[in-house]
Amino acid sequence: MRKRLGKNFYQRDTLRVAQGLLGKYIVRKWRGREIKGKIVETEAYIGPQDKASHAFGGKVTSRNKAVYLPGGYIYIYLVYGIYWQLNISTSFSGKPECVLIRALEPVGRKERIASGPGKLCRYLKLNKSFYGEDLTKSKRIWLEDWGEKIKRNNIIQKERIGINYAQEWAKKPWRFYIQNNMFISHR
DNA sequence: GTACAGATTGAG
DNA sequence: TCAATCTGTACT
Repeated sequence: MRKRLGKNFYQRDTLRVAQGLLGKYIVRKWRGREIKGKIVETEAYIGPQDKASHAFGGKVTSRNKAVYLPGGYIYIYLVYGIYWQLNISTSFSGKPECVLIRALEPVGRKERIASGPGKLCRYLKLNKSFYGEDLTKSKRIWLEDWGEKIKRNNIIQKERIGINYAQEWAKKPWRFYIQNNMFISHR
C-alpha cells in the first residue's frame, strides 16, 4: 500500500510530524526512474524562539521565507557552500517551523549513501530548484506511507547535531531516529 | 563593498 | 583535524 501524504499530515505539531516521518518514504522522480528512501532520522526546528532555527527572532529573509509556509512545502538551502539541506515546513501558515530530514535508508540497496543531510540531497538529486515545492502536489518529489508502523519505543530522542552555538536550545531533544537502524548519520 | 560563520562531509 | 566552497547577514 503506497499512499501519498497530504496536507493534514504536515499541518500538525512539529514534534509529532518529526516522529511521524520516521518510516515514511521519499519518492523522487528523476529521468523516468523513482529514487526511493525510507526516512530514518529527523530533527525539528521550532522558531522563532528556537535559537538553532533560521527563523530565530522572527526574521524573514529570501533564504528562510519557505519556513513560514504551511506544512507540506520544501525548505532547501546550502550550508558550508557545498551541501544542500532538505527541510519540510510544518504546522500552519506564518509559523516558522520545519523538520530537517537527516538520513534515509535507500530502497533496494545496502550502501549508506543517504546517511546524512548533505548526502541525502545528493542521493535524491535535489537543489535550489526545489525551493518551496509543494509535496502534496509535486510530480517530481513526494512522501508516501507504505503502511509501516514504527513502535514508540523504537524511536530514540536525542539532542540535535551541529548547533552548539544555540546554547540552551542545543540541549532540546528534538532529534529523532529509529533504534538500531544502520542508516542513520554518524562519523 | 567586504568580512565571516555556517542545521556537513570525507579524506588524512 | 581540516579544507572545500558560497550565501546571507552584519558590518564599513
